[in-house]
Amino acid sequence: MRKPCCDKQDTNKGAWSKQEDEKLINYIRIHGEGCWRTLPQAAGLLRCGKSCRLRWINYLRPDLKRGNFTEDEEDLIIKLHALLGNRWSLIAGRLPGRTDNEVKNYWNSHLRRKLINMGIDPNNHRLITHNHLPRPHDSNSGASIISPASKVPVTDNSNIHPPEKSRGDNDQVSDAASSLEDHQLPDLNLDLTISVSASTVDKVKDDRRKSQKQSNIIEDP
DNA sequence: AACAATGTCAACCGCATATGC
DNA sequence: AGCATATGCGGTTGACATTGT
Repeated sequence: MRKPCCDKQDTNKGAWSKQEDEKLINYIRIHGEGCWRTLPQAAGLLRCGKSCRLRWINYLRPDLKRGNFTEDEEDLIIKLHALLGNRWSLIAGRLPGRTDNEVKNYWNSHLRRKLINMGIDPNNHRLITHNHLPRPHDSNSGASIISPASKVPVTDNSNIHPPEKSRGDNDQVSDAASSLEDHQLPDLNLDLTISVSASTVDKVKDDRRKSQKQSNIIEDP
């Protein structure tokens, strides 16, 4: 049995106080990132290492770009999601100053709905067929039509891929990407070269290759 | 003004993967 | 090679804010 990442009895939970933030910032300023397990004690924080890491990465890092997402960023997230699926850290890696948590939250609260309103299934970026469209008076139509990404997508081929939860495999990626390959959307410009640098596109392609390779290894050991 | 419904986002949890021994 | 531990990731939760009735 795995040991818990920290002694839960002695750790604070919930929102961070200003003092805690300052302690964490000061410690990392002096000692740098890393060694999250020992950091809380060294920094005098009653938090677990994971919590410190999350706080730093998602909120305290000096290079974070806070505030609203620009249209370009929105566009890029949608395109990258079509390519990569729910791999938020990879997507965030292409958006300077944005974190995976931020991108994920923004996707779930804004972009998913935006795509649904455009008649696009946010899970696979296909056009929602007529019988899948939300009913006008259905109050939580979004949730009822589109299942969360981790669950079985409500698509015609949903029974082909079992709702297997395994990291490193490529269900989301291959599903979303393959669906795009044979089902181009007229209003979803997937030419990443327009708003994304060539190196970024190369990196995305490279990641996809790696993912493909990895899933092949898993499927065919 | 009061309450309910809904939206947003920071933080937590559990698992997978990476790394070191 | 196999185990133990640390780190990273994605899904989910819950508190707070906002909007509607």
